[in-house]
Amino acid sequence: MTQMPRRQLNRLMNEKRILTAALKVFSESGYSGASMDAVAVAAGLSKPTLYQYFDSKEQLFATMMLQKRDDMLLPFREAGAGDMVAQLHRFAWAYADTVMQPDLLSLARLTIGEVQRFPEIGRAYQAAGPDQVLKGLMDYLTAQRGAGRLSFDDAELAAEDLWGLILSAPRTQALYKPDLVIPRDALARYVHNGLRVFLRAYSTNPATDLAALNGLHAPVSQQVNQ
Amino acid sequence: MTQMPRRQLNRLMNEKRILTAALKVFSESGYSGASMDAVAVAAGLSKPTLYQYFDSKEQLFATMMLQKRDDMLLPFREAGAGDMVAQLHRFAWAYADTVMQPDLLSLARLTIGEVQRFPEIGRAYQAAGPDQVLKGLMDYLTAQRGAGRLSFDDAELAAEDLWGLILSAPRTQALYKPDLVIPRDALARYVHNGLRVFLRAYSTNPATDLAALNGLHAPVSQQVNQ
Amino acid sequence: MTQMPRRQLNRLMNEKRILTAALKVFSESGYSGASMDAVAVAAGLSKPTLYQYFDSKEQLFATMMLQKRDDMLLPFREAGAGDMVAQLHRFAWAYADTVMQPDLLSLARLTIGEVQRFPEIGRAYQAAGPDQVLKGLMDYLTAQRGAGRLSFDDAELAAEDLWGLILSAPRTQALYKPDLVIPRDALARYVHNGLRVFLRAYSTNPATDLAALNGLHAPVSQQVNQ
Amino acid sequence: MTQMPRRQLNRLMNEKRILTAALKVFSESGYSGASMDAVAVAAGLSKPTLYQYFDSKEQLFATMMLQKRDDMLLPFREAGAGDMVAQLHRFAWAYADTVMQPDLLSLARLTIGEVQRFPEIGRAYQAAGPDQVLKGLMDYLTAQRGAGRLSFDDAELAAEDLWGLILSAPRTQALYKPDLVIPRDALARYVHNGLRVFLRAYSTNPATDLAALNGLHAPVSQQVNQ
DNA sequence: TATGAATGAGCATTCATTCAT
DNA sequence: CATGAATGAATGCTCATTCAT
Repeated sequence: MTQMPRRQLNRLMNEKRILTAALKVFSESGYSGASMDAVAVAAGLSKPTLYQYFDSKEQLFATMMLQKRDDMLLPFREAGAGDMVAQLHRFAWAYADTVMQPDLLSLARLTIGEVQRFPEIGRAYQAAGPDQVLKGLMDYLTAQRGAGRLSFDDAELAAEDLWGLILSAPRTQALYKPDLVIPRDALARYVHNGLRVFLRAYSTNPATDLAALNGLHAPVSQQVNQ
Repeated sequence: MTQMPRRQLNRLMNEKRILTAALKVFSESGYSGASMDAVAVAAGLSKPTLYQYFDSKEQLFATMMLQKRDDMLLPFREAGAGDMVAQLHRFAWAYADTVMQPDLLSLARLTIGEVQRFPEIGRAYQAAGPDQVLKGLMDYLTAQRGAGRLSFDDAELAAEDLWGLILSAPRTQALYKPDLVIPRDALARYVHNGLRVFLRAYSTNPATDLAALNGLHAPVSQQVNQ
Repeated sequence: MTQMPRRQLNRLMNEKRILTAALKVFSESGYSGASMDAVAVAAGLSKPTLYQYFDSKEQLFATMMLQKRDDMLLPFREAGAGDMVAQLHRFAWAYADTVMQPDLLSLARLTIGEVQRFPEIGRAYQAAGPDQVLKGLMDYLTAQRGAGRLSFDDAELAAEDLWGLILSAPRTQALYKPDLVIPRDALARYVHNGLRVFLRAYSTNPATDLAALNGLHAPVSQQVNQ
Repeated sequence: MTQMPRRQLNRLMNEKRILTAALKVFSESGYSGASMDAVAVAAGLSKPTLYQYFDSKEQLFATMMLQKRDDMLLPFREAGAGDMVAQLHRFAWAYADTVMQPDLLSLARLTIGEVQRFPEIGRAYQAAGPDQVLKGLMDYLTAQRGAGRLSFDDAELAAEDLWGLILSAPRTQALYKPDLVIPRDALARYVHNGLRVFLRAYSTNPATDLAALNGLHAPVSQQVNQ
């Protein structure tokens, strides 16, 4: 690894501290309700220093939203081996673990709450998160259909169904109840049920696949945040 | 109808105008970003007048959120005749028409965006909207299971699946894209697909039910708002 | 007595109620701190009605100050019979009873507190109250000097000494402690001491006069206010 | 003297300027009538800067009242040599010079005018000013009585008499007439007369003491303020 | 005559942003 | 590079005053 000059390293660390502080403060108070003072305090810096890293409140907000989103979506790049049911199962959990991270939920609330004022951020969120995942999933499902294991007409609908079956309920709940911590087995209930319904509706071999599903268990939590 | 005294009528009209203006302004700017000046202007009144109707910004916000939510959920009280598939179809459309109203989407964005600062409002929203609907749906599905038309173990999961299959995708999209107007046939695609998957997974007589479903068409839009 | 038309009588009563309410409210909050709303409420009237009696806040204030002052100084027109010591004693108590009325103290606080903004009212207060009393007292003391019972060079100083000896201490205290109720025997201590010192310093026959003073007692309280 | 860092010095100067401006503005308009804008302008600062020094209007008011009172009472710490008459004479002038300072009169008017809303400030004023002086004077008079030079029963009354004889009249006048400047020889008239009456009433050797008094003259004004 | 309702102007307080050190 | 200090421009809320009924 190349050694980095002290200065630059310090700069990077400050920037990171600011972005983390910004997520916290903006999440708690919304864009307008948050004050640059509060961000500065949370980051342990003075306000003018803050302004040396980010030109304005708006810029800080936008940068933070994009950066944090990337940070949090980073670990979500699964592929993995095994048969289809195992792969779907692994995918479902990776998705659930990502989407239900408290910080990502905060980010989602912020994005939704400010989307009218910052439509760009909403679009960017969609493009980088859901749209990517959806596309990957569509490709995968299409491949499985090609292999004769699934049956559907509209790959997009199928992919959306999978995600809706698995996460729509717990995520909607979590969005509206910020303190709520959904325990892992409650999540397992949703994941398992979602896969079951999906397979029953789409599998060309439901009996076998459902049996396979029953042998699978929730992976150990792979929280990555922080 | 008894004639109402001019004064009182005027008061009521002003109140309504303020609440409508408040939804608009708060939706555009969030709680903190919205100014009472802006609300007053949007309502066509002066600020002191505004304060004669509502004691504070916070009170106006809370009142508006509850009131508007009730207004918008009001029309959503369907039951209806016909066989199960027709009833589910009618229910799905009633739900979709309600949930996809632009104003209710704005309200939802607001609620989600401010839920950290106003947890009470988030709870109230859940209790009055989704929770009610879910309960009604569970009862209905359970009755159908009793009649031998559906098969499932967990009524709650079944109800959540139905809603997730039908509306999760378009609503999530709409939340993140405020300008997006989802055309009626796009919505129909989701509704139809959702019902299809649901029936395939849960019906005791999928072939017949799916055939019945194909004969049904989207009702005329029953927008009620304003 | 001539009968007064109902209308006019009502007007008078309202005016009086307003003035009383005004004294109360202005005393509690000062000129600027008092709101016309508060006066209207305290008077049991609506604000527009208030404005039919007084053109502006300033006018109400000025009118109230002058009127109330006259009301409260009214009873203070003693002369009375008896020898000099008895007359001074009676005068001292009349003065004390007037000056220590809670309402007059409130009025005095108001006058002093607002005198920079309303110098006219300060002047009017002095002219109608202290100056009158001082002049009467000077005349009386001068007459007694003519009769050989007192001895002094400067009648004004003598009169001021009398008032200072009797009331300076309790009145100063009362001005600074609005809740303080000075009990009658505490007042008696000041009155008695003041007269004693005055006679010792000014009487041509101190021994006799001091003896006479000792035989006198505080009159029954003659509170008149309301 | 150690050099003080520029920053800290500036802070102190600003604070002082604000307090002086505050006395001026509050005196002119009372607590409620005074605006923070006016204070800021009078201090030559912007409003937000003002708020960096004082958290609120109320806090500024309280701080200013206490601080200014201390500033102005500071020089009033006389003891002095000479015989009793000379000491009393010196005391009387020290008192008069203190109490008749225009700024202290303004402060007194403010205190009296706002005492109903800020009773604490009235109490603090009494405790730090009059009460201290009274106590010192009582001790002194008691000592003189012990030395056989004065005769009285109640030291408190004697002390109050002295103050009442000397300053009650001019101070009362000054409170009600803010523009009035009492010339030094008018003050001398009161001081001299007050001492004369006091000695005639309380001295065990009035003839000698009054003769001594006649040999004394008003000291050069010792205005200290600012 | 009396009043509910309305408003222009003002006030305490805060905030994003910029200097001077 | 970092920071204490400074400010123009809001913002929530109130008040003296005026209409319309």
